[in-house]
Amino acid sequence: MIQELKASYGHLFEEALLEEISQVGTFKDVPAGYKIIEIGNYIKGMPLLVSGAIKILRDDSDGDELLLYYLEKGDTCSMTMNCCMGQAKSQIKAVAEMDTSLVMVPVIKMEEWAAKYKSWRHFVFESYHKRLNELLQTVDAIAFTKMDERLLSFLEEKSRITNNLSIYNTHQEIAYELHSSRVVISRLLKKLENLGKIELKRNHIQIINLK
Amino acid sequence: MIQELKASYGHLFEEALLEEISQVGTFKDVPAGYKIIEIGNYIKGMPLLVSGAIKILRDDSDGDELLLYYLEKGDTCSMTMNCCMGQAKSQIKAVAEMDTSLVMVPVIKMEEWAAKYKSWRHFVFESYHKRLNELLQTVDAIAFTKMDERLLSFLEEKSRITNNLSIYNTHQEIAYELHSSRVVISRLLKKLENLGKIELKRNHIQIINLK
DNA sequence: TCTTTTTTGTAACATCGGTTACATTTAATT
DNA sequence: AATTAAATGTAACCGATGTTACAAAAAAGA
Repeated sequence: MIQELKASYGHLFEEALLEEISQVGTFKDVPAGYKIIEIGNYIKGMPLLVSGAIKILRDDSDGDELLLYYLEKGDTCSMTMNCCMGQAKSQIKAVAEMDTSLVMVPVIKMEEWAAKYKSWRHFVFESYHKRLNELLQTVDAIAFTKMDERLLSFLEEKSRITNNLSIYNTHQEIAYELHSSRVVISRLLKKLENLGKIELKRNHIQIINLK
Repeated sequence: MIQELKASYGHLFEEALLEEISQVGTFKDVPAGYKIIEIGNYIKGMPLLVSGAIKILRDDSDGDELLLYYLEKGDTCSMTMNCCMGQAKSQIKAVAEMDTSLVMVPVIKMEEWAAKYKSWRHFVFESYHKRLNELLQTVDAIAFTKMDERLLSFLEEKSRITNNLSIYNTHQEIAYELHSSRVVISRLLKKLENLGKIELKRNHIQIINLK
């Protein structure tokens, strides 16, 4: 485990901290689609992503859903840190976007290390920083841009995260993540196809040229 | 200054920290409407609110605007902390909602105190926590609710923050903060008046009963 | 008082996105 | 191969919100 940790976090943490993490952390592999956290869950550990990607979603009470952002290698979940500290319930849902490996660290360590390791403090602050900015971008997207632009960004980001020009999603799934309806997404995708930006197959969108 | 600090932060910080703050911090009074931070500003200090309220807004490149949340007594600006740490530019605009007093703390201290004072760590984490949740609520508002509901919430919150059942804003100003148009806001306000929830005057909305 | 500016009211219309309905295509299952 | 289920395509329609235009009211200024 110490090797995987070093590959992802070696440049961030000093030796002693890496050592501590490998002693108290538990390694975990989760398959694509695995629901890691649901809204309302109490959270016992803090996840450090080693490989793969996790999508963070907001749900409302009516079952509506909205993709907030992705976590990748070297990221952690600031929302989880929140919940940990305040013993509060999770405000978000986390789902593995692909097969993902992570190290779970007990909550207590988070506070302890903040006093002890400068690199840990930086990591935690940096995480909050990134997450706040990603949330701001999400706000921008839904407040200031139209669905066609949002769809384009979605395809770009998804392709980047999975490192694949083929996107394996149904229109319905995309509609959920963008908090829209299947018909609207099909309509806009068809427009993109007519513009030569993508090709539509069943369960599969082939990216040609998004620019 | 130490007295004002204690009134707002005495229950949060230990004596030694309060002492340090009062030594390195600078007290500042700003009038209602004062623009404290603009997007793109580099930030040199961290504000601790002593009294009054500050509204935090997101601007996009086309001059569109959106109210994110308010800061009150005992709050600090997590966004600012971000910028401080990363030497990055501000992503948000901060405007005094009313006459406001705050203590500005040099950036360097933030990191120093995080190692030294447990109460400071808690305060910083707690701030991030609150801000993340408020941003989530903003996301909920714009993603899941309609303008009439948002307007109602806006009036409620504004009234709460200012502790006043009279709201002194033009329809145009409200439209900016909700990222809508004046005509739409006038329309919806008129509906609320017809429902007996408010009374409309010039430059002034009188809250009767929002429930 | 007269004029100008600011704010508000309102109608008419456009547009985006959501809904309903149904056909068609493709894949999975028997 | 025949049947069923899932995914996609498309038309028609609706509602919320934004836009344009103009009038009326209120305040500010000359």
